[in-house]
Formats: sequence, structure tokens, C-alpha cells
Amino acid sequence: MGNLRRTHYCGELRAEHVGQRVVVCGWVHRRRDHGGVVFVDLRDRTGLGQVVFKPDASPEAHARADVIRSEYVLVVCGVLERRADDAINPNLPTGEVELIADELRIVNFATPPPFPLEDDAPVEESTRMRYRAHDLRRAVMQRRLELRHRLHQSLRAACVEDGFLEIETPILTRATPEGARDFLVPSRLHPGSFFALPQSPQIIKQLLMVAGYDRYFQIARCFRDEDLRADRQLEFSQLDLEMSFVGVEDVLEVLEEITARAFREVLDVELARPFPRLSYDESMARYGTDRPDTRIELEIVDLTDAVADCEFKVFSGAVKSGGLVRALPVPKADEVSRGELDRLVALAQEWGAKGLAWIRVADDGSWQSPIAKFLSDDEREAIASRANLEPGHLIFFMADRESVVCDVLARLRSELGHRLGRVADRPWEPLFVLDFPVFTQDDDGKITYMHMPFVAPREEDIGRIRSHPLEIRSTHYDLVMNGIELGSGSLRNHRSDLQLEIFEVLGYAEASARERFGFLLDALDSGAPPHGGFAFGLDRLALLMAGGESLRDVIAFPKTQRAQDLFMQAPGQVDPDQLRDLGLRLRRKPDPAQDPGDS
RNA sequence: GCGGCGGUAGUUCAAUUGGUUAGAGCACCGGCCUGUCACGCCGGAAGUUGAGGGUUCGAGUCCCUUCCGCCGCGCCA
Repeated sequence: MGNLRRTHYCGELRAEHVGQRVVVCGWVHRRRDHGGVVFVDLRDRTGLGQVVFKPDASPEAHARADVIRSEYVLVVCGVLERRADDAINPNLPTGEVELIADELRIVNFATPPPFPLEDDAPVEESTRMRYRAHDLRRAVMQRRLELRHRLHQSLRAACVEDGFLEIETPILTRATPEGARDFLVPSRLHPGSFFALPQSPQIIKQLLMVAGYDRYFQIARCFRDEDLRADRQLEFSQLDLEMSFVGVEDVLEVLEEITARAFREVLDVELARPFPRLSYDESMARYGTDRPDTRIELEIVDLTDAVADCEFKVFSGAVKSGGLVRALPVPKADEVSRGELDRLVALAQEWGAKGLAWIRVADDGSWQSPIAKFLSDDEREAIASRANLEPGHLIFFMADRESVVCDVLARLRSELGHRLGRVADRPWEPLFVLDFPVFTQDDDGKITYMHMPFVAPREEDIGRIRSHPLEIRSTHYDLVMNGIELGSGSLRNHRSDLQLEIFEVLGYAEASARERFGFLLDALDSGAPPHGGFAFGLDRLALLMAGGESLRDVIAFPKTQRAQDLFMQAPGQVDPDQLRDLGLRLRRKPDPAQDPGDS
């Protein structure tokens, strides 16, 4: 490009620059060659600007413009002119002006793009992934990544201004026995030993609190070697934060302030404050999930005692065996046809329900239902009043173990809410969920932690940890928005005696607890202050704000569902020498389908 | 690991019941064009129908195996 340097970005040319001599740099978005005059839409990350090559302005530039093709890289010099009134393009921010080129430097040629770079062009995602550099040139992707940039800056500024120190923590760390599968990195200097990539910096940030750093934050990369979903990648980013000498309210205040600020600075949206709060029990009872989308105007009702003794054995039997009966009433459900009812029942069965009973209240108030005949007048009356049944209503019943009832009704609520358009016209609905249990039971009935083993119980429950572990409540909190869990955290156990008691309930004798977490327990004993914090899922927050389909829309270079990078073609095989250095030998031949780009 | 959907030209799609030489738009290449902005007009090239096997006189189409992509289950806070 010689000594020419950009004076303006393409997308920022305006009428106020008319008459100036400008230099723009960018990619050829489109060329319109009229023989005598050639128009080029030049693109950079700010947008498009029109460049005009006219023989009378510069015969050389016009002649050279003949070879220009899509995605060629140009540096163009000329005088900016106002367009004639009938040539103004109202669809472009730069549509009032155009650059009359007198010097053209083609600084690179380009192969034809593999697909159109328009926002609305339908392109298969695998093609986008293989040609990610082209995909990322599309304005929609540049907008999303810029939004994410602004999100990161907003969060970082909020933390810094609130007195938090940004401290990096190791990427090469130690495998943990709990939680997700670790990514392992073999150690060359210690053959047979492995580092692990962090699933989160949880313990290490607690050590920072022990060390007196008082307030820490980091935009931390985390790694979990589990199967991918639309909302789950192998590596992801968290705003990780921890503070000392605080209680739950102090942390929630920071969390709310940071979130509200991010929405203000990134989207120009003022979130209603304070954020509403919901207990875990209430959330499960009303919505069947601990991350409800409260915009959906349907709520679950409990009917366990109303039908405990009814003749319908599915209900009474479930109650007798310790389960419960809950229902989802749907007002004004006339549009749900009988065929759709059958499909919903089948859907519920896919979700794990044994069946899904329903009652439709006809216009004359009579009940149409396969199960109505098993219900006494008293039971009907109880159901109707509990669910506020009126003509036109439909109500779905689940009778099973609590976990199944909640799960199926929660999914049904979401499905019907969206299908019937029962979603309130409120774009952003943040919500804190509080008062989670510390412990829960796994499928075998064994007691396990609900979130992680370091969560502190509420102070008033500490005396009952051993005696009533499943009843005690934790200091854990979730931030939920529109049905998505954005972040969560808790106060941590800062006394080793309390932490050991919790390990004991989890089934670790002190010796084995010390073996696994000795460095943490020792650190607590060295003078740990009370502390707590949270971690914010940045990828999901960016996706929510940017409005894409999957995390791949807000990550520059994501992995496919089969955990490959089609652009870098990773993972790949390595040189045998590298394996030898690490003291490793392959037990299995490498996967022959090792060429992810060749489909 | 399992279930569902998909894979045809660079790209987005079509191709009757298994039936002639697998078509179209855009992109691409060549030509023409001085006011376009999805420019226009004329012409052209472009295919291992993801891969392998099978059935058949004949397979894009049917069967089997396999690879890749997406969504979900399991898994995972």
C-alpha cells in the first residue's frame, strides 16, 4: 500500500466529509461495471461505502478497476463528493456520498468467495464453519462479535470501578475428582503425570481470598470435556468474581449492578430493579424448574392432597408411593385440537412421563376427559377451584415422582407457552433464585451436593447438617433471565470444621477429604476470611443479547457438535517425536476419519 | 453410546413409480454497456449426487455399512 494510509473507514463517510481528499481501505463487496463507469462497494468492519471509477476522473484508475473482483483488497484514494439527488441510496448510512477514485491500489487478489456474504443469504452451517474467515466477514457476525466486545468491556469496567482486582489464574492446573470430565495435558518433565485444564477457577479464587486480595475478578476461560449442545461448548468464558467479608446480599448487589450496567451499555436497555426474587421451592412448585422463564403466563398447581384418595389409581397410587400430583391449567385453550392433545401426550412420554392426563372444560362447563369419570364431585370441586377452571380451559395432570412431575410439566409449560403465544411482551426478565438445598439425592438415593462441595449452608441451618442434610438450605443463588441460567454463586465455607462436616455428609471420611482437598483445608486453616462470589456465563449472555441461534454465533472459532474445529481442522494428529517426548504411546490407531474438512 | 433430521454444480435448491444426456437461480468465466447500488443484456463453463458395497436390464431415488453437519437423550452447572 506504499505510503497511503487510511483517513476514514468506509462505513463512516458522511456528507460532512464532502470535498475532503480521503483514503479508504477494505474488501470489494460488490462491483457494478457499466463499461464507462465502474461502481465498487468497498467494505470494512464499519460498513459499505461507494467508490466510483470514472475515465474522466482518472483513466488509469478506471482502467485498472476492470480487473477488480469480489473480495479483492483495495486501498483507494480520491475526493469525496455528494451524490446527485436522484443517485442517493437511502438504504446505506453512507448513501449520500461517494468517493471519486483517482488512485487505486489493488493490495491483494482474492479467490471468489465460497458463498454470498450477505446477512440474509441462507448458507449451511458446515460451509460457514469450513470457510470461517469468510463467514466472519459478514456484517451480522461482525455485529455480534463487536457486541460481545462491548459486553466484556462493560463488565470489566464495572468490576474495576467497584474495586476488584483482575488476576490471572493457571490454565495448566490439576485434575479434579468431581464434576465434568477434565481435559488433560501430559507433562514432559514428569512423564506419566498430567495437568488438567480448569473447569473453573473455583478453588484458586478462594485461595486468593485467603491470601487477602479481598476482591478478585477475571474473564476466565473454562474447559469441560463433555458432549456439546447448542448452548454448550468445550471451552467457554466466565466472568469469575469473588469477594471477602460479605454476605449474600452484598454479592447479589454487585451481580445486579454489573448485569444492569451491561444491559444499559451494550443494549441501551434499563432493567427493572431490584430484580425479583424467588425461592427454589417456589420456583419448582410454580414452574417445575429452577430457571423459569417467568414471561410465560402459565403456572403449575399442586393437587396431591385433592386427589390422594381418588379412584383413578394413577393419581392415588403415585401419592401412596411418595410421589405427587400436579397440573398445568391452560386458559382459553380452544385452539388445541384433539390431535394436538394426543401429540402432547406422546411428547410428554418422550420426556419421561408414563402418561399425561387432561381435562377440557367445554363451553357449557362440562368436562371432556378420559379420567373425569374416576373423580368424585368433591374432587372435581377441589381441582376446579385450585386451578381456577372455567369454560374453555384445558388442564394437564402429571402423577409421578416429584422430579419427573416437575421436569415434564416445566417442559410442557414452555412448549405450550410458546406454541400458544402465552409469552408476555417483556423482552428481558431477570430473576434471582435463592434458598437452594445444599444436598440432593442422586438416582441411587445417595446424598450428593447440589452445586458444588464448597457452598456454605445458611447460618441458621448449620446445626442440622448431620441430622437433616436434605432439609438444610444453602447460600447459593442463581441469576436467571428469560429461562436461561446466566450465572450463579454462593458464599463458601471458610472454616475447615464446617467444610469437613459437609464432606462427611457427602461420604468422605476426614482422611480421604484431606487427601483430595488437603490444600484447600490447610488454606482455610491458615486464616480464611468469610467470602463468596459468582461466575457469569459470558457466552450465553452474549448469545441472549445478540439474539443468535447457538453459541457458535457469538464465538469466533467454535467447535462443531462432534468437538472439532473445521477451520483449523483440530484436533489433529501429532508427530511421533512429540509423543515420545511426553512418554506416551497410542493404544489405538488414530481415527481414520481424521479429516473433518472432507465431508 | 443412543434417537431424530439432513448431505445433489462454488452456493441455495429441483429432479414423477427406480427409467433417456441430473436441471434452475445466484456466484464464476468471456463479451457489451457512463449513474448503478441484488445494475442490465448476450454467451459459456461447471457434477465421483458425502464415501463404500449390494439389489436391478437400469439407482440421486431401494437395501446395508460408513463419514460429516445440525437438534435432542445420556453426559454436563
